[in-house]
Amino acid sequence: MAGSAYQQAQREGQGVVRAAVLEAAKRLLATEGPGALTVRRIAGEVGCSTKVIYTLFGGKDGLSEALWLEGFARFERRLVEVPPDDDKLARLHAGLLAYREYALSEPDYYRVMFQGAMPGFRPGPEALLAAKRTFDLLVRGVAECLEAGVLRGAEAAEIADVLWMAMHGAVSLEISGYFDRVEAEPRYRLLCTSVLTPFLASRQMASRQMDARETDTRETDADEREV
Amino acid sequence: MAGSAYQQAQREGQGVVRAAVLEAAKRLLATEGPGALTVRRIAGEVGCSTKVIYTLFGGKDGLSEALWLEGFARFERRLVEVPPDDDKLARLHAGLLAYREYALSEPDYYRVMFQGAMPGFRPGPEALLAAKRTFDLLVRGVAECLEAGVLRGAEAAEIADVLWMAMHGAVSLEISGYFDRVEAEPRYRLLCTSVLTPFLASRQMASRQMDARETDTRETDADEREV
DNA sequence: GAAAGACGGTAACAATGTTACCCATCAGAA
DNA sequence: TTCTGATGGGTAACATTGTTACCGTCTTTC
Repeated sequence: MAGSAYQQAQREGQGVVRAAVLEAAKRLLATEGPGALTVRRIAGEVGCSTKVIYTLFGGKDGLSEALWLEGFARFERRLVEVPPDDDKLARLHAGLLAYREYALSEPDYYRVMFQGAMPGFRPGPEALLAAKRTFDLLVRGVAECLEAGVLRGAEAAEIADVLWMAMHGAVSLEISGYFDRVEAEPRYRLLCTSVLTPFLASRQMASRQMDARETDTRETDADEREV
Repeated sequence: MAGSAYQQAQREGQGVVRAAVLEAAKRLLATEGPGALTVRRIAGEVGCSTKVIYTLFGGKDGLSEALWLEGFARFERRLVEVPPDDDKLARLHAGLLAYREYALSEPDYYRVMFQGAMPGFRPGPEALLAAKRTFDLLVRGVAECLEAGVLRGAEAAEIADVLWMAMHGAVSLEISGYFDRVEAEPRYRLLCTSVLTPFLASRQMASRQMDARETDTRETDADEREV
Protein backbone atom coordinates (compact mmCIF):
# COMPACT_ATOMS: atom_id res chain seq x y z
CA MET A 1 0.00 0.00 0.00
CA ALA A 2 2.73 2.43 0.99
CA GLY A 3 5.02 2.45 -2.01
CA SER A 4 8.07 4.13 -0.56
CA ALA A 5 9.35 5.26 2.79
CA TYR A 6 8.55 8.77 1.74
CA GLN A 7 4.95 7.95 0.91
CA GLN A 8 4.68 6.05 4.18
CA ALA A 9 6.06 8.96 6.16
CA GLN A 10 3.88 11.41 4.30
CA ARG A 11 0.84 9.30 5.00
CA GLU A 12 1.71 9.06 8.65
CA GLY A 13 2.41 12.75 8.78
CA GLN A 14 -0.98 13.45 7.30
CA GLY A 15 -2.45 11.14 9.87
CA VAL A 16 -0.99 13.05 12.79
CA VAL A 17 -1.88 16.39 11.23
CA ARG A 18 -5.41 15.15 10.69
CA ALA A 19 -5.56 14.07 14.30
CA ALA A 20 -4.27 17.44 15.44
CA VAL A 21 -6.86 19.27 13.35
CA LEU A 22 -9.60 17.06 14.69
CA GLU A 23 -8.35 17.58 18.22
CA ALA A 24 -8.42 21.34 17.80
CA ALA A 25 -11.91 21.17 16.33
CA LYS A 26 -13.09 18.97 19.20
CA ARG A 27 -11.65 21.37 21.74
CA LEU A 28 -13.24 24.36 20.06
CA LEU A 29 -16.57 22.58 19.85
CA ALA A 30 -16.49 21.60 23.50
CA THR A 31 -15.31 24.97 24.82
CA GLU A 32 -16.94 27.51 22.54
CA GLY A 33 -19.65 25.65 20.70
CA PRO A 34 -20.34 25.10 17.01
CA GLY A 35 -20.11 28.81 16.25
CA ALA A 36 -16.38 28.80 16.87
CA LEU A 37 -15.81 26.10 14.29
CA THR A 38 -14.53 28.14 11.37
CA VAL A 39 -11.94 26.85 8.96
CA ARG A 40 -9.63 29.78 9.66
CA ARG A 41 -9.96 29.44 13.41
CA ILE A 42 -9.16 25.76 13.41
CA ALA A 43 -6.24 26.26 11.05
CA GLY A 44 -4.96 29.01 13.30
CA GLU A 45 -5.24 26.83 16.40
CA VAL A 46 -3.29 24.00 14.84
CA GLY A 47 -0.85 26.38 13.13
CA CYS A 48 -1.40 25.51 9.50
CA SER A 49 -3.14 27.10 6.55
CA THR A 50 -6.75 26.57 5.65
CA LYS A 51 -5.71 24.57 2.61
CA VAL A 52 -4.64 21.68 4.82
CA ILE A 53 -8.17 21.23 6.06
CA TYR A 54 -9.38 21.02 2.50
CA THR A 55 -6.82 18.41 1.46
CA LEU A 56 -7.38 16.34 4.62
CA PHE A 57 -11.13 16.66 5.06
CA GLY A 58 -12.35 17.96 1.75
CA GLY A 59 -13.88 21.08 3.25
CA LYS A 60 -15.95 21.94 6.26
CA ASP A 61 -18.52 19.26 5.55
CA GLY A 62 -15.85 16.59 5.78
CA LEU A 63 -14.74 18.01 9.09
CA SER A 64 -18.34 18.15 10.24
CA GLU A 65 -18.72 14.50 9.40
CA ALA A 66 -15.56 13.67 11.33
CA LEU A 67 -16.98 15.49 14.34
CA TRP A 68 -20.29 13.69 13.88
CA LEU A 69 -18.47 10.36 13.93
CA GLU A 70 -16.48 11.46 16.95
CA GLY A 71 -19.68 12.39 18.72
CA PHE A 72 -21.25 9.02 18.05
CA ALA A 73 -18.07 7.27 19.16
CA ARG A 74 -18.20 9.14 22.45
CA PHE A 75 -21.90 8.47 22.75
CA GLU A 76 -21.44 4.78 22.08
CA ARG A 77 -18.56 4.58 24.56
CA ARG A 78 -20.77 6.09 27.22
CA LEU A 79 -23.64 3.74 26.50
CA VAL A 80 -21.46 0.64 26.34
CA GLU A 81 -19.98 1.27 29.74
CA VAL A 82 -23.37 0.96 31.40
CA PRO A 83 -22.67 -1.99 33.67
CA PRO A 84 -24.40 -5.29 32.93
CA ASP A 85 -27.14 -6.37 35.22
CA ASP A 86 -29.08 -9.57 35.62
CA ASP A 87 -32.13 -7.37 35.90
CA LYS A 88 -32.43 -6.53 32.23
CA LEU A 89 -35.04 -3.89 32.86
CA ALA A 90 -32.83 -2.11 35.35
CA ARG A 91 -30.02 -2.15 32.83
CA LEU A 92 -32.29 -0.70 30.18
CA HIS A 93 -33.31 2.03 32.56
CA ALA A 94 -29.69 2.79 33.29
CA GLY A 95 -29.10 3.07 29.58
CA LEU A 96 -31.96 5.52 29.20
CA LEU A 97 -30.48 7.68 31.93
CA ALA A 98 -27.06 7.42 30.33
CA TYR A 99 -28.57 8.75 27.12
CA ARG A 100 -29.62 11.97 28.81
CA GLU A 101 -26.44 12.26 30.80
CA TYR A 102 -24.30 12.04 27.72
CA ALA A 103 -26.38 14.58 25.84
CA LEU A 104 -26.20 17.02 28.74
CA SER A 105 -22.50 16.44 29.33
CA GLU A 106 -21.63 17.20 25.72
CA PRO A 107 -24.56 19.17 24.38
CA ASP A 108 -22.62 20.62 21.47
CA TYR A 109 -21.82 17.18 20.17
CA TYR A 110 -25.46 16.32 20.56
CA ARG A 111 -26.37 19.44 18.59
CA VAL A 112 -24.00 18.42 15.84
CA MET A 113 -25.40 14.91 15.71
CA PHE A 114 -29.10 15.54 16.08
CA GLN A 115 -29.91 19.21 15.70
CA GLY A 116 -28.04 20.21 12.58
CA ALA A 117 -25.64 22.53 14.37
CA MET A 118 -23.35 22.58 11.35
CA PRO A 119 -25.37 24.52 8.76
CA GLY A 120 -25.68 22.76 5.47
CA PHE A 121 -24.15 19.52 6.62
CA ARG A 122 -26.02 16.31 5.88
CA PRO A 123 -24.48 13.07 7.12
CA GLY A 124 -23.28 10.68 4.47
CA PRO A 125 -23.86 6.91 4.31
CA GLU A 126 -20.94 6.08 6.59
CA ALA A 127 -22.10 8.55 9.19
CA LEU A 128 -25.64 7.21 9.12
CA LEU A 129 -24.26 3.74 9.57
CA ALA A 130 -22.42 4.84 12.71
CA ALA A 131 -25.62 6.36 14.02
CA LYS A 132 -27.48 3.16 13.33
CA ARG A 133 -24.87 1.11 15.16
CA THR A 134 -25.21 3.29 18.22
CA PHE A 135 -28.96 2.99 18.05
CA ASP A 136 -28.64 -0.78 17.88
CA LEU A 137 -27.36 -0.71 21.45
CA LEU A 138 -30.79 0.45 22.49
CA VAL A 139 -32.52 -2.16 20.36
CA ARG A 140 -30.37 -4.85 21.92
CA GLY A 141 -31.20 -3.68 25.43
CA VAL A 142 -34.89 -3.86 24.62
CA ALA A 143 -34.49 -7.25 22.96
CA GLU A 144 -32.86 -8.64 26.08
CA CYS A 145 -35.83 -7.47 28.12
CA LEU A 146 -38.17 -9.14 25.67
CA GLU A 147 -36.20 -12.37 25.84
CA ALA A 148 -36.11 -12.20 29.62
CA GLY A 149 -39.86 -11.78 29.57
CA VAL A 150 -39.94 -8.48 31.46
CA LEU A 151 -41.18 -6.60 28.40
CA ARG A 152 -43.79 -7.69 25.91
CA GLY A 153 -46.37 -6.45 23.45
CA ALA A 154 -44.23 -5.16 20.59
CA GLU A 155 -41.12 -5.81 18.57
CA ALA A 156 -37.79 -4.70 19.97
CA ALA A 157 -37.35 -2.20 17.14
CA GLU A 158 -40.75 -0.70 17.83
CA ILE A 159 -40.16 -0.21 21.53
CA ALA A 160 -36.66 1.06 20.87
CA ASP A 161 -38.01 3.56 18.37
CA VAL A 162 -40.55 5.03 20.75
CA LEU A 163 -37.94 5.13 23.51
CA TRP A 164 -35.55 6.92 21.22
CA MET A 165 -38.21 9.40 20.12
CA ALA A 166 -39.11 10.15 23.71
CA MET A 167 -35.56 10.48 24.97
CA HIS A 168 -34.48 12.58 22.05
CA GLY A 169 -37.40 14.91 22.51
CA ALA A 170 -36.77 15.35 26.22
CA VAL A 171 -33.05 15.88 25.82
CA SER A 172 -33.49 18.13 22.83
CA LEU A 173 -35.94 20.41 24.59
CA GLU A 174 -33.78 20.49 27.68
CA ILE A 175 -30.68 21.42 25.68
CA SER A 176 -32.66 24.11 23.92
CA GLY A 177 -33.49 25.63 27.28
CA TYR A 178 -37.18 24.79 27.56
CA PHE A 179 -36.62 23.06 30.89
CA ASP A 180 -34.14 23.89 33.59
CA ARG A 181 -32.09 21.07 34.89
CA VAL A 182 -33.87 20.64 38.21
CA GLU A 183 -37.33 20.17 36.75
CA ALA A 184 -36.07 18.32 33.69
CA GLU A 185 -34.71 15.31 35.52
CA PRO A 186 -37.95 14.15 37.20
CA ARG A 187 -39.78 14.83 33.94
CA TYR A 188 -37.29 12.66 32.13
CA ARG A 189 -37.74 9.85 34.65
CA LEU A 190 -41.49 10.13 34.41
CA LEU A 191 -41.27 10.04 30.64
CA CYS A 192 -39.11 6.93 30.60
CA THR A 193 -41.31 5.01 33.01
CA SER A 194 -44.41 6.14 31.18
CA VAL A 195 -43.18 4.96 27.80
CA LEU A 196 -42.08 1.62 29.19
CA THR A 197 -45.07 0.92 31.38
CA PRO A 198 -47.43 -0.30 28.64
CA PHE A 199 -44.84 -2.88 27.65
CA LEU A 200 -44.15 -4.24 31.11
CA ALA A 201 -45.02 -7.90 31.39
CA SER A 202 -46.19 -7.37 34.95
CA ARG A 203 -47.65 -3.93 35.24
CA GLN A 204 -47.91 -3.90 39.00
CA MET A 205 -44.74 -1.89 39.46
CA ALA A 206 -45.84 1.01 37.36
CA SER A 207 -49.36 0.82 38.69
CA ARG A 208 -48.03 0.94 42.18
CA GLN A 209 -45.96 3.98 41.35
CA MET A 210 -48.86 5.75 39.73
CA ASP A 211 -51.15 4.99 42.61
CA ALA A 212 -48.50 6.04 45.07
CA ARG A 213 -48.55 9.51 43.61
CA GLU A 214 -52.08 9.85 44.95
CA THR A 215 -52.17 7.71 48.02
CA ASP A 216 -48.54 7.71 49.14
CA THR A 217 -48.85 4.15 50.26
CA ARG A 218 -47.56 0.74 49.46
CA GLU A 219 -43.94 1.64 48.84
CA THR A 220 -41.91 -1.49 48.45
CA ASP A 221 -38.38 -2.43 47.55
CA ALA A 222 -39.56 -2.43 43.95
CA ASP A 223 -39.50 1.35 44.00
CA GLU A 224 -35.76 1.53 43.80
CA ARG A 225 -35.90 -0.18 40.47
CA GLU A 226 -38.17 2.51 39.13
CA VAL A 227 -35.93 4.34 36.66
CA MET B 1 -49.95 59.02 18.77
CA ALA B 2 -49.62 59.91 15.10
CA GLY B 3 -48.66 63.56 15.18
CA SER B 4 -49.18 64.53 11.57
CA ALA B 5 -50.62 63.12 8.43
CA TYR B 6 -47.10 62.51 7.24
CA GLN B 7 -46.19 60.52 10.33
CA GLN B 8 -49.41 58.60 10.07
CA ALA B 9 -48.80 57.80 6.43
CA GLN B 10 -45.20 56.92 7.11
CA ARG B 11 -46.21 54.63 9.91
CA GLU B 12 -48.79 52.93 7.77
CA GLY B 13 -46.29 52.68 4.95
CA GLN B 14 -43.81 51.02 7.25
CA GLY B 15 -46.52 48.65 8.31
CA VAL B 16 -47.24 47.49 4.78
CA VAL B 17 -43.54 47.34 3.92
CA ARG B 18 -42.96 45.28 7.03
CA ALA B 19 -45.77 42.97 6.02
CA ALA B 20 -44.35 42.66 2.53
CA VAL B 21 -40.90 41.83 3.88
CA LEU B 22 -42.36 39.26 6.21
CA GLU B 23 -44.41 37.80 3.41
CA ALA B 24 -41.35 37.44 1.21
CA ALA B 25 -39.43 35.85 4.05
CA LYS B 26 -42.29 33.43 4.73
CA ARG B 27 -42.46 32.47 1.09
CA LEU B 28 -38.72 31.93 0.90
CA LEU B 29 -38.76 29.88 4.08
CA ALA B 30 -41.60 27.71 2.85
CA THR B 31 -40.27 27.20 -0.67
CA GLU B 32 -36.49 27.09 -0.25
CA GLY B 33 -35.90 26.56 3.42
CA PRO B 34 -33.98 28.55 6.01
CA GLY B 35 -30.86 28.66 3.86
CA ALA B 36 -32.50 31.02 1.41
CA LEU B 37 -33.25 33.55 4.13
CA THR B 38 -30.50 36.10 3.54
CA VAL B 39 -31.00 39.78 4.09
CA ARG B 40 -30.01 40.60 0.52
CA ARG B 41 -32.26 37.96 -0.94
CA ILE B 42 -35.29 39.12 0.99
CA ALA B 43 -34.59 42.74 0.17
CA GLY B 44 -34.26 41.79 -3.48
CA GLU B 45 -37.54 39.90 -3.46
CA VAL B 46 -39.43 42.82 -1.98
CA GLY B 47 -37.54 45.38 -4.05
CA CYS B 48 -35.93 47.48 -1.37
CA SER B 49 -32.47 47.89 0.08
CA THR B 50 -31.12 45.85 2.97
CA LYS B 51 -31.24 48.91 5.17
CA VAL B 52 -35.02 48.69 5.35
CA ILE B 53 -34.83 45.32 7.01
CA TYR B 54 -32.56 46.79 9.64
CA THR B 55 -34.80 49.74 10.38
CA LEU B 56 -37.94 47.59 10.45
CA PHE B 57 -36.66 44.46 12.16
CA GLY B 58 -33.37 45.54 13.68
CA GLY B 59 -31.39 42.97 11.77
CA LYS B 60 -31.72 39.34 10.91
CA ASP B 61 -32.41 38.29 14.48
CA GLY B 62 -35.46 40.51 14.55
CA LEU B 63 -36.68 38.97 11.36
CA SER B 64 -35.97 35.53 12.76
CA GLU B 65 -38.08 36.36 15.77
CA ALA B 66 -40.89 37.57 13.52
CA LEU B 67 -40.76 34.26 11.67
CA TRP B 68 -40.70 32.40 14.97
CA LEU B 69 -43.83 34.23 16.07
CA GLU B 70 -45.43 33.55 12.71
CA GLY B 71 -44.65 29.88 13.07
CA PHE B 72 -46.21 29.69 16.51
CA ALA B 73 -49.25 31.59 15.28
CA ARG B 74 -49.70 29.04 12.50
CA PHE B 75 -49.07 26.21 14.92
CA GLU B 76 -51.57 27.56 17.40
CA ARG B 77 -54.15 28.11 14.65
CA ARG B 78 -53.78 24.49 13.61
CA LEU B 79 -54.11 23.20 17.17
CA VAL B 80 -57.06 25.40 18.02
CA GLU B 81 -59.07 24.17 15.09
CA VAL B 82 -59.06 20.62 16.43
CA PRO B 83 -62.80 20.12 16.84
CA PRO B 84 -64.18 19.84 20.35
CA ASP B 85 -65.35 16.46 21.50
CA ASP B 86 -67.24 15.26 24.52
CA ASP B 87 -64.72 12.47 24.67
CA LYS B 88 -61.88 14.53 26.11
CA LEU B 89 -59.37 11.77 25.55
CA ALA B 90 -60.27 11.50 21.89
CA ARG B 91 -59.84 15.25 21.54
CA LEU B 92 -56.45 15.08 23.21
CA HIS B 93 -55.43 12.33 20.83
CA ALA B 94 -56.58 14.41 17.90
CA GLY B 95 -54.45 17.23 19.22
CA LEU B 96 -51.40 15.00 19.44
CA LEU B 97 -51.90 13.97 15.83
CA ALA B 98 -52.38 17.59 14.83
CA TYR B 99 -49.03 18.38 16.41
CA ARG B 100 -47.25 16.00 14.09
CA GLU B 101 -49.29 17.00 11.09
CA TYR B 102 -48.42 20.63 11.51
CA ALA B 103 -44.74 19.92 11.98
CA LEU B 104 -44.66 17.78 8.84
CA SER B 105 -46.72 20.22 6.82
CA GLU B 106 -44.39 23.11 7.59
CA PRO B 107 -41.13 21.51 8.64
CA ASP B 108 -39.07 24.63 8.03
CA TYR B 109 -41.16 26.62 10.46
CA TYR B 110 -40.75 23.79 12.92
CA ARG B 111 -37.00 23.93 12.37
CA VAL B 112 -37.00 27.63 13.04
CA MET B 113 -39.04 27.23 16.19
CA PHE B 114 -37.49 24.14 17.73
CA GLN B 115 -34.28 23.23 15.98
CA GLY B 116 -32.39 26.48 15.82
CA ALA B 117 -32.53 26.73 12.05
CA MET B 118 -31.57 30.40 12.20
CA PRO B 119 -27.96 30.31 13.37
CA GLY B 120 -27.25 32.50 16.33
CA PHE B 121 -30.86 33.37 16.99
CA ARG B 122 -32.15 32.99 20.53
CA PRO B 123 -35.81 33.79 21.15
CA GLY B 124 -36.49 36.78 23.33
CA PRO B 125 -38.98 37.04 26.18
CA GLU B 126 -41.93 37.84 23.94
CA ALA B 127 -41.17 34.90 21.69
CA LEU B 128 -40.88 32.53 24.63
CA LEU B 129 -44.20 33.80 25.89
CA ALA B 130 -45.83 32.95 22.56
CA ALA B 131 -44.33 29.49 22.75
CA LYS B 132 -45.66 29.06 26.25
CA ARG B 133 -49.12 30.14 25.19
CA THR B 134 -49.16 27.54 22.45
CA PHE B 135 -47.96 24.91 24.88
CA ASP B 136 -50.76 25.84 27.24
CA LEU B 137 -53.21 24.44 24.70
CA LEU B 138 -51.73 21.04 25.40
CA VAL B 139 -51.83 21.56 29.15
CA ARG B 140 -55.47 22.56 28.92
CA GLY B 141 -56.33 19.47 26.89
CA VAL B 142 -54.71 17.29 29.51
CA ALA B 143 -56.39 19.20 32.32
CA GLU B 144 -59.78 18.58 30.76
CA CYS B 145 -59.04 14.87 30.67
CA LEU B 146 -58.05 15.00 34.33
CA GLU B 147 -61.22 16.84 35.23
CA ALA B 148 -63.30 14.40 33.20
CA GLY B 149 -61.65 11.59 35.09
CA VAL B 150 -60.26 9.77 32.06
CA LEU B 151 -56.67 10.59 33.04
CA ARG B 152 -55.14 10.46 36.48
CA GLY B 153 -51.89 9.96 38.36
CA ALA B 154 -50.05 13.22 37.70
CA GLU B 155 -50.48 16.94 37.34
CA ALA B 156 -51.65 18.31 34.02
CA ALA B 157 -48.34 20.11 33.53
CA GLU B 158 -46.41 16.92 34.16
CA ILE B 159 -48.38 14.86 31.67
CA ALA B 160 -48.29 17.68 29.15
CA ASP B 161 -44.53 17.93 29.53
CA VAL B 162 -43.92 14.26 28.85
CA LEU B 163 -46.34 14.37 25.93
CA TRP B 164 -44.53 17.37 24.52
CA MET B 165 -41.14 15.73 24.96
CA ALA B 166 -42.33 12.60 23.23
CA MET B 167 -44.05 14.35 20.35
CA HIS B 168 -41.20 16.73 19.78
CA GLY B 169 -38.71 13.90 19.72
CA ALA B 170 -40.72 11.88 17.26
CA VAL B 171 -41.41 14.79 14.96
CA SER B 172 -37.89 16.09 15.22
CA LEU B 173 -36.35 12.77 14.26
CA GLU B 174 -38.82 12.33 11.45
CA ILE B 175 -38.09 15.79 10.05
CA SER B 176 -34.38 15.06 10.29
CA GLY B 177 -34.89 12.00 8.13
CA TYR B 178 -34.39 9.23 10.65
CA PHE B 179 -37.76 7.73 9.80
CA ASP B 180 -39.56 7.65 6.52
CA ARG B 181 -43.14 8.75 6.56
CA VAL B 182 -44.72 5.32 6.21
CA GLU B 183 -43.02 3.82 9.22
CA ALA B 184 -43.09 7.02 11.22
CA GLU B 185 -46.83 7.29 11.53
CA PRO B 186 -47.51 3.97 13.30
CA ARG B 187 -44.50 4.67 15.51
CA TYR B 188 -45.95 8.02 16.41
CA ARG B 189 -49.30 6.50 17.25
CA LEU B 190 -47.65 3.82 19.32
CA LEU B 191 -45.63 6.47 21.11
CA CYS B 192 -48.68 8.57 21.93
CA THR B 193 -50.70 5.68 23.26
CA SER B 194 -47.71 4.41 25.20
CA VAL B 195 -47.06 7.70 26.91
CA LEU B 196 -50.72 8.12 27.80
CA THR B 197 -51.46 4.57 28.89
CA PRO B 198 -49.96 4.83 32.40
CA PHE B 199 -52.19 7.79 33.08
CA LEU B 200 -55.43 6.24 31.87
CA ALA B 201 -58.01 5.99 34.61
CA SER B 202 -59.26 2.71 33.21
CA ARG B 203 -56.39 0.91 31.66
CA GLN B 204 -58.42 -1.78 29.95
CA MET B 205 -58.32 -0.09 26.57
CA ALA B 206 -54.57 0.01 26.37
CA SER B 207 -54.28 -3.44 27.87
CA ARG B 208 -56.66 -4.78 25.32
CA GLN B 209 -54.69 -3.14 22.54
CA MET B 210 -51.42 -4.53 23.82
CA ASP B 211 -52.84 -7.99 24.21
CA ALA B 212 -54.43 -7.79 20.79
CA ARG B 213 -51.02 -7.41 19.25
CA GLU B 214 -50.27 -10.92 20.37
CA THR B 215 -53.59 -12.69 20.23
CA ASP B 216 -55.48 -10.79 17.55
CA THR B 217 -58.69 -11.18 19.46
CA ARG B 218 -61.20 -9.18 21.37
CA GLU B 219 -61.51 -6.19 19.04
CA THR B 220 -64.26 -3.93 20.21
CA ASP B 221 -65.67 -0.58 19.32
CA ALA B 222 -63.19 0.89 21.76
CA ASP B 223 -60.46 0.32 19.21
CA GLU B 224 -61.51 3.23 17.08
CA ARG B 225 -60.75 5.54 19.92
CA GLU B 226 -57.20 4.29 20.08
CA VAL B 227 -55.17 7.27 18.84
C1' DG C 1 -36.05 80.27 6.25
C1' DA C 2 -32.64 77.47 8.81
C1' DA C 3 -31.32 73.84 12.04
C1' DA C 4 -32.36 69.21 13.46
C1' DG C 5 -33.71 64.75 13.02
C1' DA C 6 -35.39 60.40 10.50
C1' DC C 7 -35.69 57.27 6.60
C1' DG C 8 -33.38 54.91 2.98
C1' DG C 9 -30.05 53.89 -0.94
C1' DT C 10 -25.04 53.09 -1.95
C1' DA C 11 -21.08 51.32 -0.90
C1' DA C 12 -18.14 49.79 2.13
C1' DC C 13 -16.35 46.57 6.10
C1' DA C 14 -15.49 42.18 8.55
C1' DA C 15 -16.01 37.37 8.62
C1' DT C 16 -16.91 33.11 6.31
C1' DG C 17 -16.19 28.95 2.97
C1' DT C 18 -13.64 28.09 -1.01
C1' DT C 19 -10.26 28.15 -4.71
C1' DA C 20 -6.62 29.93 -8.19
C1' DC C 21 -1.90 30.55 -8.28
C1' DC C 22 2.67 29.54 -7.17
C1' DC C 23 6.67 27.32 -5.08
C1' DA C 24 9.02 23.57 -2.84
C1' DT C 25 9.78 18.79 -2.66
C1' DC C 26 10.02 14.11 -4.22
C1' DA C 27 9.32 9.96 -7.55
C1' DG C 28 10.37 8.19 -11.68
C1' DA C 29 12.25 8.33 -16.58
C1' DA C 30 15.95 9.74 -19.91
C1' DT D 1 22.63 12.27 -12.75
C1' DT D 2 19.30 15.30 -14.39
C1' DC D 3 14.94 16.51 -16.08
C1' DT D 4 9.86 16.06 -15.93
C1' DG D 5 5.64 15.34 -13.74
C1' DA D 6 2.95 15.42 -9.73
C1' DT D 7 1.66 16.26 -5.12
C1' DG D 8 1.20 19.11 -0.94
C1' DG D 9 0.81 23.44 1.14
C1' DG D 10 1.08 28.70 1.82
C1' DT D 11 -0.65 33.22 0.03
C1' DA D 12 -3.93 35.77 -1.60
C1' DA D 13 -7.81 36.24 -3.84
C1' DC D 14 -13.12 35.54 -4.74
C1' DA D 15 -18.09 35.18 -3.58
C1' DT D 16 -21.38 35.45 -0.07
C1' DT D 17 -22.99 36.66 4.36
C1' DG D 18 -24.54 40.18 8.21
C1' DT D 19 -23.79 44.85 9.31
C1' DT D 20 -22.83 49.77 9.20
C1' DA D 21 -20.80 54.44 7.76
C1' DC D 22 -21.89 58.01 4.74
C1' DC D 23 -24.82 60.95 2.44
C1' DG D 24 -28.94 62.87 0.21
C1' DT D 25 -33.81 63.84 0.86
C1' DC D 26 -37.68 64.75 3.40
C1' DT D 27 -40.43 66.64 7.46
C1' DT D 28 -40.69 68.99 11.77
C1' DT D 29 -39.70 72.85 14.60
C1' DC D 30 -37.97 77.26 16.11
